[in-house]
This record gives sequence, C-alpha cells and structure tokens, in this order.
Amino acid sequence: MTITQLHYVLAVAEYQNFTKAAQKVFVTQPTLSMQIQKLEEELEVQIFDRSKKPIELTEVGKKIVEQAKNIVNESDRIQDIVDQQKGFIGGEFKLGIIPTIMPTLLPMFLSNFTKAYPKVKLKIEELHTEAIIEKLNDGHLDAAIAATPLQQESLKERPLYYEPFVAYIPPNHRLAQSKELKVEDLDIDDILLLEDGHCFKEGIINLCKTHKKIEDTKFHLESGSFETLVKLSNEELGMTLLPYLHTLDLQPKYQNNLHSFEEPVPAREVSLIFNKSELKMQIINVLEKSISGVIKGAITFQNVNIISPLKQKV
Amino acid sequence: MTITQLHYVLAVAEYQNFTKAAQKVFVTQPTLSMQIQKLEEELEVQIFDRSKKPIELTEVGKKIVEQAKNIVNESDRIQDIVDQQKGFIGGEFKLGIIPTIMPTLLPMFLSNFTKAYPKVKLKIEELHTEAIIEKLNDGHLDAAIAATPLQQESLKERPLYYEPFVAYIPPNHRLAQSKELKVEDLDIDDILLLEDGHCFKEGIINLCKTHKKIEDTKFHLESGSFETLVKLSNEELGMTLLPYLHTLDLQPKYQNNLHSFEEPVPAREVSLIFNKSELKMQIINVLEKSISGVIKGAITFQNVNIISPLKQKV
DNA sequence: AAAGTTTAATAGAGTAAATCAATAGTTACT
DNA sequence: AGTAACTATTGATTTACTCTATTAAACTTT
Repeated sequence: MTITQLHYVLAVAEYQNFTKAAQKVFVTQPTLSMQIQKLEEELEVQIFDRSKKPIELTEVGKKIVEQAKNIVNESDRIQDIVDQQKGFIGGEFKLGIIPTIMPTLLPMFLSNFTKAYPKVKLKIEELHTEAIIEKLNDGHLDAAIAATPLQQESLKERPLYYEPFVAYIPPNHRLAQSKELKVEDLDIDDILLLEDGHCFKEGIINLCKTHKKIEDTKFHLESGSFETLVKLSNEELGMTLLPYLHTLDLQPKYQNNLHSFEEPVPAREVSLIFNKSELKMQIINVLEKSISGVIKGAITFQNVNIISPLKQKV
Repeated sequence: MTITQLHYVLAVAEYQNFTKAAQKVFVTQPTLSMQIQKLEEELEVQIFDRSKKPIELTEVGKKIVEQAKNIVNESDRIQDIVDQQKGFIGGEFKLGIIPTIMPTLLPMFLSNFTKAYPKVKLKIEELHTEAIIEKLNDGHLDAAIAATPLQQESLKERPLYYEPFVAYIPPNHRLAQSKELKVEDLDIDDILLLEDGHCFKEGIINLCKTHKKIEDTKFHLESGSFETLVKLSNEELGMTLLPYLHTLDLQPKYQNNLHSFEEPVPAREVSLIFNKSELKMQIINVLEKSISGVIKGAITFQNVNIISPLKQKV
C-alpha cells in the first residue's frame, strides 16, 4: 500500500469514473486501473463495485475511503510541518467566504495580504454555509469565513470579529422615531430578511425568538442582497437589519434611516473556520492576523457589550 | 514520500542506529540510508542529526516522527478495516499485564481464548503501569490490562471487572476481632503495601487519604509479591490488603485471617486499555468478551455497592 | 438488432525506483 | 596512530510504475 494508491482510490471514489479520475491525478487510465487492482489484491477485498454504472464503492470501500482521506491528510501535514519550521508561507490556499461577508471584508484585507505573503496563491470562492461545511470536510477548502458558531464536530472556529447589526427603518415605520432601538422592539413579521445559506437568517430569527416565541412565522420575503432589502424597505414593506460593515456603503440620503441598538447590541460572530486536521495552519495563522489587524480599524465596537444570537444555540 | 519511508524513519528514530534499524525493517543498511536521504531531499529538511553519536532527531525531525507515527498507525488500520469486514480474527497481538493481575487472571482465560481464536498469536508481557502506558503509546503493545483509571488522554479504557480488596489481618492485630471491616478503620501507617508500578499502591493510598489526610507518610515496607506481604503480616508487622482473586490461592490455615469490608467495598477497577487509534479493534473486542465471560464466574460481587479508590481522582 | 460510444481491463515495452553486496569514508575511543 | 563501530557511496540487479495500443464489456443510438 502506498500513499499514491490511496490518492488514486480517492480520485476514483470522487469521480466515480476511472478515466476522469485519471486526468485529475495526472496519470493514464490503465495506470489507475492497475494500481487500484494491486491495492485490492494486497488487501484481498474489492474497494469498488464495477458492476454498477457509474462505478460505486463497496461497503468496505466506503470505510477504506474514509481512512484513506485521513491518511492522505495526515501525510500532507508532513510537508506542512517542514514549511512551518522554515517559516515558509506559500502554496495554494483555498478560502471560502459567505456572500454577506465577501463584499465588505475582502477588499479590506486582500491587497494587504497578497503584498505581505506573495507566495500564497489565494483562491477565494463565494459559498453558502452548507457548501462551506461540506467542502471544509472533504478538503476542497483549506479555510472559510462565515457566521458562527456552526456546531460542527469536525471543524474548528476562531472568531475574527463581532459585527453588530444595525436596523434600517424607513421614515413612516412605527419605530422610525426611536433613536435607540432595543432588541425587544423587534417583530419578526415586520423584518425583511436575507436568504444567506441560513446562517444570517437564522441569526436574526434566533434573536427574535429569544424575546417572542414565534413558531412558524411566514416571512414576507427573502432577497439575495442587502441592496434589494433596503430598496424594498424604502417601499414601506418593513424594516430590515444590516450588518454594520454593509451600512458604510449606504448612500448618504439613506444613512438617516439607520438606527443602532442599545446595549447589548445584537451582532453576528464572524469566524475563520478550518478543518480539525489543521492543515496549512501557518497560512491560517497569518490570515487571521491579517484580518484581525485590518478589522480593528473598521469595527470600533470591540469593547461594547454585544450579544451574538447564534451563541444562544450552544 | 511513501509509507515505507516513514517506517524507516520510525525505525531509525527508535534505535538511533541505521544498522540496527535496518535489521528491524528487514532491509540492508544502505537501503535505509538512501531512502531516508531521499525523503530528506524531498522535504528539503534534515530529519536526523548525524553529527551526534548516537544519531539524534532534529527539532523538525521530532515533529515529523510524531506525524509519521500517526500516518503509519492510520495506514495499518486499513488492513484492520478489511479484517473486520471479513470477520477475520488473527495475527499477532501484544498484550501487557501488570504483575498483580497476571497470575490470577491469565490462567482463567488464556486456554479458552487460544482455543476460541487459534489464529491470534498472543504475546503476553508482564509490565508495570508506566511501561504499559509508554508501550501502548508507541505501538509496542496492542492492548494491556491494568488497574484504572490511568487518566491518559491518548488511551482508552474498558473496565473488565471490579476486584474487591480483602484485608488480611494477623491474629494479634488490633482489628483482628472485627468481623466486618469499614474503610474508615484503616490506618495507612499500619498497612503493608505492594510496589506495583504505583497503580495498586496508589489505589490504596487514595482510599486511605479519603478518610485521613496523610500527606507524606513513610511506608514501612514495599514488597514485590503478595506472598511476601502475607508472611510479613504473619510476623506481626501489620495488616495488608489483597485483591480478592489473590485470596483464593491462600493456604487454608491463613484463610481465617481474611476480613472482608462492609459496603461500600473498596475495589480496584481492572480494565482493558488500548490506544485511541483503535488498531486491532476486532481482537480487543473478542478479548474483552473472553475475559468478561470467565470473570463472571469468579467474581460474584458484581451487584454489590463498591467504591473504586482510583475513581475519586477523576 | 446493429452500429456506435463510453469506459474499464489487459498486454507489452520502456522507464524509474528500490534494494542489495561490496566498499569507501567518518567518527569515537583506546 | 590504530581499531572498532557506523554511515555513505557505488554499481549491478530486481522490482515496480507508467505509458501506448488494444481488447472487452456495457450502455446508446439509430
């Protein structure tokens, strides 16, 4: 058994197709066939059920693939250990970011980061929370930035910052006159929410639930961007909630419609998330440092008493 | 990087000598030298410091060895998965047992076990608790039987049975007349103890400590066998404590000196211990079944209220 | 149903690698 | 300086890996 053979098994398991898998691991299809046969011979067990189309894993095969993932990950980490020792910061790094964080956070740290660590080839992908969890688990992402906690046993979270929510309330709304809002004032039926891989939405829903027991409320609408929400809100369709960093982009004429909360200020916890196997830890560390550094200037609420709605699920 | 190379690294790290390591992995010394050089080239780092005699690991080398152990263990587990699937129970199995359990437990299950699982080549070694912990961690043992809990993060424990302690009190002792003893009656200064890799000793010490705060008592004596303890006890040097199974071997004329405890009966927890990596789990499972089966007949205290002294450390 | 398409297995050749026996270099110790 | 103990190097041999070309099987399309 070699690590190479395990790589081959993983490729075939993923693509369910020898030819495609062969391309991905940069060998010809016969090589793949033979090496997998050799491994199956050595273990004296069938890993793949070739009678099925597309090809399928046998029961043992599934377990072997799980274990092979472990081994491949662990073996990748050896180069990692060496890199860390040498202080080498480089290589490909795949980072996932949820849509509601991407546009505000990315411009803040990206150019700084690439200047500081030019050898790191950052590949950034906009993904919803579910996709992030999946891709972190199967190794398609090295790290991600999302609202936390995710309560995933297999993942580790490192909070980067707490982003307060700010209420956007159109002039004729019942709450338009209150200078400082209380969380208790919110009515879930009255808030326009964003569909955002559930994480942002859930955050606010939980926030409301903690004060009003709403079981199965129907939401008026779920939009894809805050821009839309603000416009709908202006059409008197209700108020909405914006993460603080998004309010900075708002046109001046709408800035007056923003109402901040009294303490404890509701906020979302934004974290750097990565696999428990801690691959490429040295890059994750410098990424965290980069982001924390830049965010300190932008979010000045670090010391105020905030509540993170998702935290209450723990 | 291949798994074979990692095996070689581990062998050299263990023996600190290429020649001896080569013998252990059944290749010639030049092969070992070359393969390790190749790996060092590939990683672009020195794993061994060859200027030292005997050869030493570099700082990175130590980390690499730790990781290599992981990988080798995890890769061994693949064959394990296959064996488990096939219901194959066999292969070499190295079991460590502490001295105070060995003579009583081993005869009870060994012949049964070897009959039931003839393909398992059991290699049993008598070891003290410290040696057991070390050898379980570095893979020189597959499992062990000792008094628990050990509170070792890296090891798993499965209690096999609770063996009550019985007091052996010579005729002229102050407690000789009491039919049923209470734990509170014990005086640590008055008990002859066995040096047994600390586990048995600690068990009793803790037991006493829970009732009398004794900080740094000097023990009169620490012997190597219960036989000696009983003889010393007969010489009026104090009472002693015996694990229940050992009292069965006592000569009839001494049986009268045995005093059992009132409930809760003090006892030692005897467990099957193995590495968290759960290698050879199928053998560990049948071993547990074998021992549990045979012990049910010997220890009939299963239902009485017992206290395990070591438990209190948790 | 026959021809075409897709995909995996097999065969044979060439290349790369791992291993060995023999030997040369090193270091430590007397 | 001489020796013992040990690792590195060399060159031959064997083994393993990968490739191209081809065959075989299964599934589609006509």
